[in-house]
Amino acid sequence: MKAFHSYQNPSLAIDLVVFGYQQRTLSVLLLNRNEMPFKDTWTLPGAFLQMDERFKDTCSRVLKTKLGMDNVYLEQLYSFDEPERDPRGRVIAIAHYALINPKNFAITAGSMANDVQWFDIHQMPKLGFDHQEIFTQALQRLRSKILYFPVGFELLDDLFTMPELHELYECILDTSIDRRNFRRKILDAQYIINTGKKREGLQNRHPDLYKFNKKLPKNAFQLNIS
Amino acid sequence: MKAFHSYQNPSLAIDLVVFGYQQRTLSVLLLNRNEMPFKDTWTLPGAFLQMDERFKDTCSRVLKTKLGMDNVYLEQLYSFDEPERDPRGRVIAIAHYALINPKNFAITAGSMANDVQWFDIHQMPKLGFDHQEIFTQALQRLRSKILYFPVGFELLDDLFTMPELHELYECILDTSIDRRNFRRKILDAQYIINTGKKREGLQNRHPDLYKFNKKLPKNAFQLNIS
DNA sequence: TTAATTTGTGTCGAATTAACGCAAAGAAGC
DNA sequence: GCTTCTTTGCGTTAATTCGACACAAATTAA
Repeated sequence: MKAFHSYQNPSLAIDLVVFGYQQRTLSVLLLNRNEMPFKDTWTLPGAFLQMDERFKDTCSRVLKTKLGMDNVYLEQLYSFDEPERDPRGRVIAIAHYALINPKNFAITAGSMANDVQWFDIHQMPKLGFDHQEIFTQALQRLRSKILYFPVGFELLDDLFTMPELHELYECILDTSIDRRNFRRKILDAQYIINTGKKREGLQNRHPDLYKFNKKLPKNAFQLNIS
Repeated sequence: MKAFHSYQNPSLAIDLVVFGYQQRTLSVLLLNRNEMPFKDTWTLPGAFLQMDERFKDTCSRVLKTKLGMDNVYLEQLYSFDEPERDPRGRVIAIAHYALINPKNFAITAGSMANDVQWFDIHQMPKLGFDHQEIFTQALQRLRSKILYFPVGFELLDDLFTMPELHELYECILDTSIDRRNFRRKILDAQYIINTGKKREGLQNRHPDLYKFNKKLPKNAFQLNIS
């Protein structure tokens, strides 16, 4: 077979859009490159695919070695093939996005080198390569997916309150959602389960603590949030 | 950069799920391989990505040279990375799906070699490689996409009747849809335009001929077909 | 105790949907 | 030409869902 020996294949890279959420802010993790090309420019984290790796292996390697994160929600996004997207040569990028929970967010936010940084998605710097486009697609995907699949929970702790979940959805969708209708729809969709516990805290009335419903029914999707 | 010189990259293949529609039947185009591996087994058409090609270039090349088709609707589907998916070595597949109109369908159906064949999606043979999985994902994508984007028209002639469109949707979604509610929703969504012409033919009442609305409004999506 | 804030639950009119009726247009048979 | 049958276009209505609120319970601070 020609493809295996007679010519060089394009390089295969994995690029990662890592989302985190805290304090009513949706953030992305960016790296400041310390080598050419795009030296001193912010980019998405990534790595070249090794011969024996699956995509998710490469993702985990990047998340673990560069960012110290474990057990992260991953989803393949899209593959980018523009021949000039990398000035070093032909590189195909298989983009993925990751949703990391507050535990990992806190670890990294505290211990990160100054060439790694969380950015509010509304205040991002110019990105190198075609990473602005990749990011935009990832955000779109997250926004549409959250409307028909309970994916937001990956950004919250195991236990969370209804107002916390409500704020997360408002933040991701960048819109205001009626608190009471949101509650009704999320409960109807059976995305979450009331644990009976309450969040004891600094606030006023103590809200119920919910957890994600891991065995959700085949019906009852499509939130249709107003 | 290590990735460019010091080791072999995985090969990159494009695999194509080619959908066609005629006579109330949704079909897929399959190739019977005449070499190892999977000799004499039906597979999806495909090719290796050349260094100077974009994904869609490779798709067009396959469609043109192997199947004699032009001007085909193409969409990237997903990338498949299972290391053992090809017994010859590491091959990453960037799967796409294609929707071809009846003109191309007729041409190919008439002039095809006996190693190329249309199969009703309900009566497909066992496929080689991981192509069964790729096909399944393509069908899922088509079924969900048709609910929020007017993509079915790629499978019909430029002019078509309401009953024809209705049958197409029933066939793709593999369900029965109320004729009158379907009409209302498709018209509300402004997917199509009544040309004023009628289909003169063998039937009873002559149905109106519609065409696809190429400048459809930003609002008015999401069909929500019952 | 009172006031202020937050959270849980319920209500109601408006909008949307699903199910179905019916008449107009054409073809076929007599 | 008339009737019958099939297909297509258009309309109606009851049931459901949705969006916009009201209100009470729980908690803290004054």
